[in-house]
Amino acid sequence: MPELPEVETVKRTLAELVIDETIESVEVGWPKMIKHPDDVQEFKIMLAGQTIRSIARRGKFLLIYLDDYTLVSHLRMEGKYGVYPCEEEVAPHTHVRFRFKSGKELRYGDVRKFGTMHLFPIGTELERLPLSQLGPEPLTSEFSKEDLFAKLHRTNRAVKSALLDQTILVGLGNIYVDEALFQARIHPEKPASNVTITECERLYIAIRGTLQAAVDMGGSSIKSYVNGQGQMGMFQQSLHVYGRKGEPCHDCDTSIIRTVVGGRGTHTCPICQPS
DNA sequence: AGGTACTCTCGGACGC
DNA sequence: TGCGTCCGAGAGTACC
Repeated sequence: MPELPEVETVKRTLAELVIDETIESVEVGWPKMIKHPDDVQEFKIMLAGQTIRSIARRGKFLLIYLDDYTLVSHLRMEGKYGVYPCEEEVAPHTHVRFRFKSGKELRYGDVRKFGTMHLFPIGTELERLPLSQLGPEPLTSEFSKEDLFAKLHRTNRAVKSALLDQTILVGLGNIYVDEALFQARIHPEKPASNVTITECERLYIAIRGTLQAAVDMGGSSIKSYVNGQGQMGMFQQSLHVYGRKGEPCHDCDTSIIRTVVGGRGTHTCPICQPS
């Protein structure tokens, strides 16, 4: 389940493999995942002859910068990239193949077919959906506890639901939101408007600390996540609540419980995070 | 008008 | 064996 740390890891590992590669042709096995342009033929024509210049990340989106276009890619649940020799056997669930002039190719695989790709003229991508409405990057100075508090204060939704809203801040998904709320000792169902300044300061530190620690460990390998070089992350060993239903809390030994908040599976310690 | 909730996408995993 | 249900990020839509 790629969240910010996993996408950041994919960005770093993939950059080493594809920068300066020139695309000869593109094969798309599942046209529905190409959301822009509307016509997949146009997508292929635009990409032919383009050289990959750099790779960036915005929230959970991977941005692949070419000469004239930016490819905006979201891996959703199980999307993964890999670079292979063109002649190597193609794994099942491979939906897009970017063939390079070098004889290698970048492959995108996605069992659930939930991932998306948008291709925009370079420089226009931040003004267009899906990037135009995104909130601040939590690991940069554009993210402040004052801004977080102000945004939480004006909504009555459960704080967990608010933190998953990518217009409030980017990068948190179901794993890291549960971890951050545990570290901040806040119950996920608490109305966001009731989060105090003190709690918000703890939350701000917890969000940044959790995400940075996960980035440093190459992300969490839950289900099938691997980075752009096929390696697994290590942060799943450091998780305190996510996926630990029935296991003892690392702080107080109480069993971690699983509930549903805003339709999402939610992991909490009933003692450390009282409602 | 703007905030919020619901719907849709998809296929593997799981339970009966 | 087979069928139904669940999961989940973000866009689109409906509703108050």
